[in-house]
Amino acid sequence: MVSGHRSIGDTEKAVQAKLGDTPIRHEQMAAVANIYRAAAAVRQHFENSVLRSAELTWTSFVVLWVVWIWGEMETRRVAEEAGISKGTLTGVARTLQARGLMERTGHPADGRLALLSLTPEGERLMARVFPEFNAEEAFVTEGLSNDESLDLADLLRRIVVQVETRGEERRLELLDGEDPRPRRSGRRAKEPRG
Amino acid sequence: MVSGHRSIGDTEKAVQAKLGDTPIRHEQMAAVANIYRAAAAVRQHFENSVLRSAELTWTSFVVLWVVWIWGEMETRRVAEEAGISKGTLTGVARTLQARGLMERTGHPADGRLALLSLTPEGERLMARVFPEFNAEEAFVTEGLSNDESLDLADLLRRIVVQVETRGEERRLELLDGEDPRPRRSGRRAKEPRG
DNA sequence: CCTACGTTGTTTGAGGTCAAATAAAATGGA
DNA sequence: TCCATTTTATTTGACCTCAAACAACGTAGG
Repeated sequence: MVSGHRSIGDTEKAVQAKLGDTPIRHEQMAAVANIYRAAAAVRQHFENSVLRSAELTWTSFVVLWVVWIWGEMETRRVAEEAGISKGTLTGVARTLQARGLMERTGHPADGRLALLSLTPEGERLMARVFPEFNAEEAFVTEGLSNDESLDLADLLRRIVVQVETRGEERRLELLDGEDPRPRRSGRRAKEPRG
Repeated sequence: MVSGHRSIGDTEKAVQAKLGDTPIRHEQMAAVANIYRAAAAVRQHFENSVLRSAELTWTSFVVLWVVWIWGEMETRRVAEEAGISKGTLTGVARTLQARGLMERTGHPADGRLALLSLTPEGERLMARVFPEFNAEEAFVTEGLSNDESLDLADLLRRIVVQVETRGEERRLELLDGEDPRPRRSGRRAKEPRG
């Protein structure tokens, strides 16, 4: 396929044509656009190489990885570390259990909590797959020096910190007192009888 | 919420504990991990601020954006520019049409092609939403200087180029002659009668 | 013509995605 | 002991996701 993307220059010109007078923050636009494009490209490469041979999706791999590294863990923390919602984790954990890679046990002291851990088969899989995964991490960043990879990680981390520390505040500010629109999708309230 | 993530240092230690002797490329691991984390954080912020008020998902916004900037376009090119598969585009375009934001016409000369364009309502929506979107791009990169944003865009672009130019070759190499496993999900062949 | 073959958009199926609603359990007062 | 509140995981519903199969159309060679 090798990229049919428009060049950044072309895009900039087209945006200016569309928005003539309105001022645009170009550097920031380029940064955000490329974060998403890179994440998608990388994810796709992994899903079609290492992960395909292990029959894992990116998300199921991440969940497995978190539990593999940290050991038995409460589900809320797994979701947090994996960067997915707890609702998503419920489903992902279910498919991993069905494949015999993960186990779910109730918390002995607190009945609300659930604990996840890997089965021996899950452990074996991760011991095999993780080195291959890391080799692909090296592949996709092949064009960067070690220092550049660290710079990249640092710049991205600063964005994550910004969103996580100031994001909520910002979102409230933008609403300016108004009620947030409900999400288009999602569960509806049980309509009151009467 | 403000991040319950483990520090990178903690993670590194846990990984070493798990893989003692196996050598790991740490810088590359950090870079890839942060690309994905940043992409997810940014996407979520956008979906819960600008996009929520316009009732758009990230993907539907990107599709709208592409057609807005470039004008009437063949669907294959829209999918390409938006970075989604043509199958996904079919669905997204359908919901955008249903909302009256987009139109679909057949190609006058080639019956296989379909063209997408914005309705006047779609145009109005984008003219309103895009400046707000760009303001959030500025917000999430607030911790970076203009030059750092450009550096970031450049580093990410080099990863995209690497994956797009060498990815396929690499995936074939990894298979080493073997047939790729079919994806776990996806359409099954109609089973032959007999 | 016709018949491969190539190219395009759509369908399919398994699965991931979120926020909000909900259920189940714990906690802390009165 | 209740009962309201808080905290947790699950369910729900609309949507996105991909690759592979497929159908519809175009094209080039006989």
